[in-house]
Amino acid sequence: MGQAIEEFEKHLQENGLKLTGQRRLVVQKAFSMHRHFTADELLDISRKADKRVSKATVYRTLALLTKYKLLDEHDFGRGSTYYEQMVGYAHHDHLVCLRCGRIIEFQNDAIEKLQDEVVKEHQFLMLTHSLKLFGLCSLCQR
Amino acid sequence: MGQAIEEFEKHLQENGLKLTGQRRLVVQKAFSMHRHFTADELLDISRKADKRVSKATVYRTLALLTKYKLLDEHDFGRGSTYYEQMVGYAHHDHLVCLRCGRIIEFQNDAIEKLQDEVVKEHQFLMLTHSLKLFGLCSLCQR
DNA sequence: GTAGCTGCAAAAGATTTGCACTTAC
DNA sequence: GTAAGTGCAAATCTTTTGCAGCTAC
Repeated sequence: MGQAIEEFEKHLQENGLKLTGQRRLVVQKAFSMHRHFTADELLDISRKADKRVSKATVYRTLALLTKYKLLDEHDFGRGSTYYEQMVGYAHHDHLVCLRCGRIIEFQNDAIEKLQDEVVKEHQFLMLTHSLKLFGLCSLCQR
Repeated sequence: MGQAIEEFEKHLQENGLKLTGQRRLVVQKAFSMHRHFTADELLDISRKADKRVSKATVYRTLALLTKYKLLDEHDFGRGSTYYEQMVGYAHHDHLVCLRCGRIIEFQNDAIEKLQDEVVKEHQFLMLTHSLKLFGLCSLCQR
């Protein structure tokens, strides 16, 4: 987590931006989450530590973290955007249970390779990608 | 397109629902679109043919069409949901150009097979899936 | 005849923004 | 000192909903 703040600070400096108390707090909280959180959840947790954090700052900080690729954004079809820390984590994709909401992560290099081929065939330059498999987890199938 | 309306009607009947003039019009317009449209675009086009179509009906009809799997929903990261007709079209995935918005479709059976394996490993029952590769199309790379 | 539909306008949610004040560098 | 950041409340935008009147079956 210390690493995440350091990286964040490095990006801020490179861009002539400032590390304020609010940003430090929001980033700390974001990187202490157990994966997959919404802006609103991050706001709640941040405000528990310090009431002087506004919704606007949380959204603005999330936008920076995403831009710097320290966080990944996901749409799991639930209305709000979910965030997930990427510092020290390798890229992975998700299985999403439509009943209980459970999210299972997986990595599959063969799929990634095939994606690279698809992209090459279309002379496309891939910057990000998203693969989600929606359905029912083992428990929710009864 | 006639086929789509027939299928829609079949689903409506099975569920004790009615085929109203508005629904018929909205469905006709939806299936005459050249892929990938938003609710708002469909509303505009429908209203050009008949002013007596409301936004609410468009949204409600899109929800039915999606439920019956006659349309697919996509989030291309642009704020609104995009829809695409599935009647007579095989499943496919998308390359999305972040600069010009171009959307390129592709099919890759090897990837689909690998997805099935992932799902099986996790004893997951897959109902839908979504694979999107975001980046720059050949033209937008300069 | 009646359950289901419709338009309308209001509500709901998530996210963004304008602005006057504050602060990191 | 000053450019950047902040909180707040209002604004935006998409999508949903309550309701009184309408209509397909």
